[in-house]
Amino acid sequence: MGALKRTIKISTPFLASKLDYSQQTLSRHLIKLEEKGWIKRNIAREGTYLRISSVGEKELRSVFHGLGEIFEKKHPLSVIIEGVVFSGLGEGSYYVTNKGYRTQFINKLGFDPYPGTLNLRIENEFDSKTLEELKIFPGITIKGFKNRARTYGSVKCFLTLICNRIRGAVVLAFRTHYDSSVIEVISPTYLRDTLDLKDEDKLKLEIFLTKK
Amino acid sequence: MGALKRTIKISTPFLASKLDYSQQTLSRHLIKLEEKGWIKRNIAREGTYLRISSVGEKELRSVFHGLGEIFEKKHPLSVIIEGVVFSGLGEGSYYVTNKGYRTQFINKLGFDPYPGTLNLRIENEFDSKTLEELKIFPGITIKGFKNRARTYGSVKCFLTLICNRIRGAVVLAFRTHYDSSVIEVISPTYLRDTLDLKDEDKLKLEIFLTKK
DNA sequence: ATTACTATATATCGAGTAG
DNA sequence: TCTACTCGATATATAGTAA
Repeated sequence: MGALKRTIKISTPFLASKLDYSQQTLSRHLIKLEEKGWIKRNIAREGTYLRISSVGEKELRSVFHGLGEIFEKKHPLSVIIEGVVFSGLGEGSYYVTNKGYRTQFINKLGFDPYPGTLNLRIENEFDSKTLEELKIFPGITIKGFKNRARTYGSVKCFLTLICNRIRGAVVLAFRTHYDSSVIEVISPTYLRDTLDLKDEDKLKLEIFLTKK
Repeated sequence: MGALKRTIKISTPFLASKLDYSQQTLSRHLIKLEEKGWIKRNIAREGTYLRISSVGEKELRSVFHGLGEIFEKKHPLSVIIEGVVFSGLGEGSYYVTNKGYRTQFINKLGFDPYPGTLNLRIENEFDSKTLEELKIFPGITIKGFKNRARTYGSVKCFLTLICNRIRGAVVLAFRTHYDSSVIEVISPTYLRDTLDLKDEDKLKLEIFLTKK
């Protein structure tokens, strides 16, 4: 009603009728909005003057902005993938502890990974479809390199919340001899201990698509 | 979480933890959203699949659009002005019944006015300030004309809700010998009867700034 | 006329728990 | 595990009314 730009003169019965509330309820709401500092009121003899405060405007704009983000965003902030723990051949630790990769993990992921990876097998159609979609995103690139002995390929990582609790990352993928339905997880801690995991346990990953 | 664009796999404990609700409350909310048709769910053995429906998206977008309107709009949809009834010289009926004005009232305001105007005097500073701001807006122009006898000036109207109940319009202003703190109100009915008005009664006008 | 209190009705919450 | 029921606690609503 213009109260965002200027002070308006308004009564509780009138505003209540517009919003289909009782006068009492509306009065209570205005009191709470005033307590929160979202509106400013001046109750005078000739009527009540009201204006939405700058704090209130900020609050409204943040709702607006939040919704706008959702509509304009082409992809979600994170995806959920569930997998089943299995034992690999122990190659993971060979790669993770390699100095060429390790320094990049520390710099780009923000943690020094436990020397080993946790292997997850994707078992159902929905999750493997999600995994295929995940592979499209850029993620965090760990650059390849070579030393005298051999060449090490580039890998792509995504920061990940493991089992709703532990920070880590998924790595796609050191070993190409695994088919595309396998995820490798790294973390500062030894996940099999921290989360008390055994082979065939189900594990939930919340994989973040953006860098932050 | 992407449920606007694709089906996601999500559990009530997980979503509850994200939104800081209990699992039970979240479950109830999802049931209600489903009943409203705002989300579509598929509760399977391996998990719950959820997507926001097109109806739900429309609902979200309407909140977004509504807020956007408020921020982008340079002026409110309506202003409230209170005035005090007083008796004029009876000239109002002379103008309102004039064929040159009357046909335009019918065409542009959508009603055939009662042959007479109700005079309102603006008594306090806030309302006269609002009236001055009102005069800046284009409103609905009733074009002037001339016949053999004399010239009739253009006037500006705004559709108005009188006393929260009766549709009508304010007219600015037939007679320039009233100072700027007077409003004339027209309506299909005789307002002094319909609203049981006497001189010195206070009257509230909700004046719409846009044509619709 | 207002605004807003008190009292009571209604709605919503989460703990416990069944399926 | 999951979803969602019952139920007692808490929060929010309106009626009546004072200022």
